[in-house]
Amino acid sequence: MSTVIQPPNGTRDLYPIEAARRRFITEAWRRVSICHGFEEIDGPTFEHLDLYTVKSGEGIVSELFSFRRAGGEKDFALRPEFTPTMARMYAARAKSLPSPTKWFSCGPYFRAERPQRGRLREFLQWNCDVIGGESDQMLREADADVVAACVGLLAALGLNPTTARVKINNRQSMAVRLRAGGVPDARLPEAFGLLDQREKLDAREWMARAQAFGFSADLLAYFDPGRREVIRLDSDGGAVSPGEGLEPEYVELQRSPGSLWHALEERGLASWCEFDNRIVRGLAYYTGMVFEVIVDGERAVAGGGRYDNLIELFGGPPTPAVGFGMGDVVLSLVLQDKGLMPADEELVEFAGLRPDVFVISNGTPEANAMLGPVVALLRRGAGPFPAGSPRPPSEEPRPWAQVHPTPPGSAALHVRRSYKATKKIGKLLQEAAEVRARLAVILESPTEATIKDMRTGTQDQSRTPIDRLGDEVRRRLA
RNA sequence: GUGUCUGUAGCUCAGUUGGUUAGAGCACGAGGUUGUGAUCCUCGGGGUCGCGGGUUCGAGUCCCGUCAGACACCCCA
Repeated sequence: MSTVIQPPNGTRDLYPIEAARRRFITEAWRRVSICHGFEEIDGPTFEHLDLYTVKSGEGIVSELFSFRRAGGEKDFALRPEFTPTMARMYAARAKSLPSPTKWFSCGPYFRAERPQRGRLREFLQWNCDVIGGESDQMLREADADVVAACVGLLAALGLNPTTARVKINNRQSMAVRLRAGGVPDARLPEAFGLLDQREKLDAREWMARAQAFGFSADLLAYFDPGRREVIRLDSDGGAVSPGEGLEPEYVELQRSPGSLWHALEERGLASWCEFDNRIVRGLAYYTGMVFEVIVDGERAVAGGGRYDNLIELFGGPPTPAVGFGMGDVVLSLVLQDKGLMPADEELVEFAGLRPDVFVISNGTPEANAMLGPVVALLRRGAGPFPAGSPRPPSEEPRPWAQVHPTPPGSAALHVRRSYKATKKIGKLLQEAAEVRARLAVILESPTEATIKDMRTGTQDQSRTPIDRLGDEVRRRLA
């Protein structure tokens, strides 16, 4: 009796085309972050449970998958985020790392929450962080650099300043305002938590809570849920002089050299970005700039900010840092919403899944016998050595060294054959077309084959000797 | 942890006031044309109607429970 075991709630089975969609996203992440000067790192997918409770308290435990080995005494947890691991890794080598250090990672994360649209229990997340920096000027540059990487990804996938908005705020500026309104430093985190609730609660209820918290009349007026304060950075709205109304957020956003706004503008990001006083972010550890990428109809696509105390918290030297995370779940939904996810055929092309050659026998026993050997020959590679005489491994112990800058194994061809019982050439060519093979090779005899270019539909009039097949195939693919 | 909705073939779905052996399209597989990607034709594999109980002469259909999924709360690193 067999039992069907379903995948756990909130996980995904990825069949080939779905795996290709995922690669489309992860490769964009890698390409963009490398172009922006970040280096890829990764860490364990599970950590000591303490790593997470240190930062977030015991309350976090119910939100993550934790376990203890049978008979063991230590508690572990599947990583729900990368920041603690990253901070741990940075702290371990802080003294020998450059300042600033720019790291990125893309990997799976796990959270034990009820899944819903845009939120699963296992997902991928792209993290970019800039750790360190000596001057205020460098920190503003770092802030702008992470926003730039984030926007670079959005642009690379076809989003634009109309479909995706980067909403930026600053906790420091908010703190200035809160203090001026009588909120003591010790209660600032609580106040940020309250402000983060503003969009979720009914306006009246939120006002009641804000009053209960002790907000002054000024604060209540400024943070009134009905009052949006949004300033596009590419408009003149932000050009308020510091003397006027003394809005600390505006000071931060001045065009003056050294301001975040200036740094964003220098990077050509002004059209994507806007100041929005509603952006707070739920996390307690943000200390400066915070930002989110918003696409209408979905949850935040990405979010991050400056966290200058966190490296210290994980045992490193006091080090400023800024970063963001972007999950694959919401991003995928957004790409689908906007029609930006490539069609299946394009994905096959993109992911390199398109076969170079589809080998067909003409059905005679002699040709059938050649099918396996020819497939194997082409898979070993059609060059740079003469086809039909692949070099023995001993002659080239480092095969990748000769073909730089192409990656290892690139000389080999992607070759397929049919496993169907039919001998009909038409059916077999149909299969070749279905898998989007570039070329079809029809074996005619033990020594000859006909090449058909499936992309153009043209077929050779003359036959190609099998000992030249590799070269001929390679020539046509070039 | 709470609530709402949905479960019929691999997929998308029909299935009459409860009535004989539960259907279609697509997909998949085999075949038809003297060896060329389309269209077409024939055949085939497949379902304990999510699972369990109840009402009934009779349940895919009605009732209860349960499981799974989706969505929304809580939370959001």
